[in-house]
Amino acid sequence: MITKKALIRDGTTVDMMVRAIADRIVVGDLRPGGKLDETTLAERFAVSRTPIREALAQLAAMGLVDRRPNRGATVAVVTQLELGSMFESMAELEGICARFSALRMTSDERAALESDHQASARLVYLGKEEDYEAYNTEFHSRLYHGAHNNHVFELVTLTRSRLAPFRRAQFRLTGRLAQSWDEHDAIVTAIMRGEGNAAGEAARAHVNKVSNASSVFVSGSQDRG
Amino acid sequence: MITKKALIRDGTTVDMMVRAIADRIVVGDLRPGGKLDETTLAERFAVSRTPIREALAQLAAMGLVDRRPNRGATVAVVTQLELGSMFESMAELEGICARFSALRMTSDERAALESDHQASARLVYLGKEEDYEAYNTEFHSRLYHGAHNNHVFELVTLTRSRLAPFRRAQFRLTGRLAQSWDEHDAIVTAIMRGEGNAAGEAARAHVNKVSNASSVFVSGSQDRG
DNA sequence: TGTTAACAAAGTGTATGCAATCGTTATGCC
DNA sequence: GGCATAACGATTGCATACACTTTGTTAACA
Repeated sequence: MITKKALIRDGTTVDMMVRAIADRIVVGDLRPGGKLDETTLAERFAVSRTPIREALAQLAAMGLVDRRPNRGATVAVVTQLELGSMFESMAELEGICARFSALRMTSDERAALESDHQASARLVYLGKEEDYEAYNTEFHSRLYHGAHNNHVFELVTLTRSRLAPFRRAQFRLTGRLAQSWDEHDAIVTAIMRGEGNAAGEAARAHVNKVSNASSVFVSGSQDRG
Repeated sequence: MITKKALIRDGTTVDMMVRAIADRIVVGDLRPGGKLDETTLAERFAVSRTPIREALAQLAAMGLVDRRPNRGATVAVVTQLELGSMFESMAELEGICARFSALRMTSDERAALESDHQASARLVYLGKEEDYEAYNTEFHSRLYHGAHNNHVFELVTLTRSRLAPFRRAQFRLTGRLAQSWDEHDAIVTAIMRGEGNAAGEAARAHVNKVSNASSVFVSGSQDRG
């Protein structure tokens, strides 16, 4: 039996279970609609049902699992419709962040945003998809912080985490890398000029394109459990 | 000792505890920063600690309480800054809902929105603050549904619940009732005309005014625990 | 033969007990 | 006298045991 602390050293058992189960869901090890039996999970991770239950509650709050009273937990089934609504929300939220960023970013934040953006052009030129994806994550993160609104930051982070399972391999599409950079460029330019509405509009358009690119990977709509 | 099922007949014990504790927080019975001792709460509601713990976890997810590992739960302390960010978020989210509503509401939804809005004019004329507040809640709820975007609905509902403790008595301010109706009227008009941007702008302005009206009631900024 | 009711099995919800962690206080040493 | 360390108390975290709800199957009656 592996000691619990050895798996991932940090935090409480519940947190470990949250990450462990979330990972298995995101990786695809646990399929949408699949039952999450508390006893089985408890045995699987060598803990009692109590932390499993709390973990499932947290995951339900995150939207990764569905829980119905006395009827157990299942891996959340995301219909095409819901996925669309999440991407749409994401576009709106990013638009807000970009608009606020244009109006509120400190000069340090602006400088960092632009220099990193310019540097990323090289990644596009070299076709380094992995590295660009890492940069892309940071670019968007900068927008979320730059908005200087803690609550919007929470909302956008929550939404992004829910969409995570559907964002894989979005840059594998031909030409998406260069397109993405151009869209980023429009956002950065507007922000540097302090043009809030233009920045917001550019960000919204950008995310909507990502939405279109990602929806290709959704295996097809499924009915709710 | 009151039997548990008698309090509110529905659902699981955890749900009851969530509502019970949330109520006490919203009402002000439990003050921001105050400790939420599991044992005490368990005795207070005549249940064991287990459902209390799950309830606190849910409330933490809602943002109503803060939880730190091994250090217990406290009623969330909301700084003036955070409160501002939440109101700002609310304005943006309502703006999104109004814009989408203008573009997507069914004819039934539009008809219901307008007829109820017109009917509410009488409440303003008679100065029925209580009734108008109830109508106001439904008006906004119509916007959230009318957006036809499930995820946005979740986000706006979450934000609204977090703001609930700070929205009390917002209509007690002189003239706020009539002002509110006029602002609603601008929103409704834009929605009926299908003018998305105008509706969004009107909704944002409306919520921002509510924000200004409510912030008067905040007792003053407090440091985090 | 079809429908319904009752029983059984499985799994969730709740209670209680024990272990571990954190904060506090007191004591000893510098 | 002050600071550091150790021990104690209180509270949270986890495990186990029990109760209730739900569901599927079987049997009996219409």
